[in-house]
Amino acid sequence: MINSSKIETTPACICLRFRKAARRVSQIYDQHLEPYGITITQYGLLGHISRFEGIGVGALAEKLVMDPTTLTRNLRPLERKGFVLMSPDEKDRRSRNLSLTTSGREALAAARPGWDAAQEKIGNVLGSDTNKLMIDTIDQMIEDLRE
Amino acid sequence: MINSSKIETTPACICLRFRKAARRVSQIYDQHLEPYGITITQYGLLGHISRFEGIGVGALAEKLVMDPTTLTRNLRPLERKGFVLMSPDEKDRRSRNLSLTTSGREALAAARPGWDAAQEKIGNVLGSDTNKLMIDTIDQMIEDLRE
DNA sequence: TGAAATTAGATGCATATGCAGATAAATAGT
DNA sequence: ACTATTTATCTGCATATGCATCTAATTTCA
Repeated sequence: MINSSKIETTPACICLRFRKAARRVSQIYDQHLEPYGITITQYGLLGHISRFEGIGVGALAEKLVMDPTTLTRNLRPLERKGFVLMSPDEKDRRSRNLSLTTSGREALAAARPGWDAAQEKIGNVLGSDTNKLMIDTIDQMIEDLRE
Repeated sequence: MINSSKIETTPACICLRFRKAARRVSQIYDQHLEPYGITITQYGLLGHISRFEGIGVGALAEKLVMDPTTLTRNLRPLERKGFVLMSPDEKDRRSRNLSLTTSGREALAAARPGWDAAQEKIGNVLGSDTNKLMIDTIDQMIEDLRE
């Protein structure tokens, strides 16, 4: 008879896999970005704010699949560095419009070679087909988990 | 001519994908585990210590693809709850052997239905083939990135 | 054997993550 | 118009993450 209490669970845990992958890959991006003085979290925020100039905190948090309170705090270091502005919306003074300063745009552009190098390193390991498959699968999964 | 400065980077970033996936999937596991009073991080630690009774902090950190200092801190809540023991190794008194207490084993077993439910939810979204492919691909990637 | 180098783990610091609850502003209902 | 509800963001708390650095114990090797 099979003793189900002995079936090991953690080896099959998809959650721990994603967390491990996020840790390892983040370490590599952070190492490549370190000379430019920003983290991959910060690079991602600058990139998103650049793409969606004037977006509010809540809307950006949703795009990032991140709690709004986490985003609020993650924006602080970028504000202190003078890379990001949070200006109250004229029509809705609860909301804050995010935008890049000139030095924010410069920092994003300057760090690009570091991001490119990290991206290439992971791309080489996964192979371009698998890389694309992973991106598409994750996007689809997140879409399907939307509530 | 193509203006390469306009090519958007963040949409293609595999790192941000893994981080998003880890956030979203962790939220779901944490929600399912919340009634049992532990997080997916803690469930994973209990599961690993159960599998590798007596393992040291450094060796476990390597298995988890986690900085040893992070693991040290992540073990604190489990020590305080009385789920995990860190006993100095007899042969090397720098090293600490990790083991589960009886209540640690009970907590792990009790939380199993929450983990099962979360696992099933993600499995249903991905489909079993894709789920397996993701696990294998991530494991291979982490193996290839070992230095 | 005894000093130098290495190793295991812990601490200080900064950022990352999210829940519960607070505050302020806009909207809905009467 | 006035109250109640909803919405956008922020704060307090606890955990998660990793780098630089520290301490203590082991190992190397001259």
